[in-house]
Formats: sequence, C-alpha cells, structure tokens
Amino acid sequence: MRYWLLKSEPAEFSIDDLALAPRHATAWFGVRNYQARNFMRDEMQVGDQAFFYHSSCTIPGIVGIVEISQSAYPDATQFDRNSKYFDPKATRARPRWFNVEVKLTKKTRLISLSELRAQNSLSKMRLLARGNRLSITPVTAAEWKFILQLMKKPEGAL
DNA sequence: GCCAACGTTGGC
DNA sequence: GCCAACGTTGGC
Repeated sequence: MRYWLLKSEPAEFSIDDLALAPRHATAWFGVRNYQARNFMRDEMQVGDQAFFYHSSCTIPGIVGIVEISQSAYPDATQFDRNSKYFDPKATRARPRWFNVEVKLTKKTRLISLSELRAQNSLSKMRLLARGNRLSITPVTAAEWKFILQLMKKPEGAL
C-alpha cells in the first residue's frame, strides 16, 4: 500500500465536484506528463491512499483524502477529438495516456501550502521540492502520518 | 500578469 | 544525441 498526492485545479475539478460525483468517484483523466502517467500505470494499486490537493487557486493546499478505487486503464479523452486532452498520436492499439479512478474518503480542513512548508518534518516532501511541477507525487508513510496528525489540529494562522 | 523551473519538440 | 526554442505549470 502506497501513498500519493494528486493535484487538481479546483476551477477544473474540485474536492466538492468529487463529493457530488456518482459514488463519490471519478476517473483521474487528463494527465499528460510521462512521469505522472508512469506512477498511475506502473505503481498505483487499488487501496492506495492519496491527498487531494487544490492548485492554481487562492489558497493552494490539501483539502481531502481519496483512495485509488480502480487501477490504470487507457484515458478515454486521448481519443476524443472534441476534448482538450485529445492526443493525435495516441491510438486504441497503442494508447499513450492512462488514468486510475479515485474515490473520496473524506474532505479535510485545508492544509495550505504555506502550512506544509512550515513543517520541518516535511522538508523533504516531493511536493515541496524546488521547481516541482508534477501533478502526481509519492508521499512517504512518515509524511502521510504526520499530515494526518496535522489535520487534527485547528486551522493555523499561516 | 509575471516568471522560474521544468518538459517537450524538432532540426541538425 | 544535442540543444535551442517553445510550451506549461503554478505560486506569487
């Protein structure tokens, strides 16, 4: 069982959108980065846990917990000419992009990026690494545990 | 809107 | 395979 962090722009798809989705589940489609794809295709397993992170918004940060509910299969939007995720180089025989499915476990209080950065225990977290832009990053068991504890504390002044 | 950092593309 | 040019991400 592994831990992850999944970024989404709330203007595109927010934690509330997930809460409103049928079965509180969705395909994590639209990932067009090879490293992130490889994490989904090669490493994610049903039952893995992930933080849901809001990016490119007023206060970026972790807003919930999800579980991987289905392992990777070809992302349908790569074949859809009307989708902004259409990839002319992808074919059904040789799909290029994959997605897992995630299911909402719970919404949490907002753990902002600045609050995460203020934690010495998280100084090595991949999300916080200089120049990191990956939309899917691994989270260590220690980091996961620490952030779960953080969530129990009241929302800080940061 | 700016811009640092990183990823991708394509000519050679 | 190199690398310049270009595109994207995402915090600020």
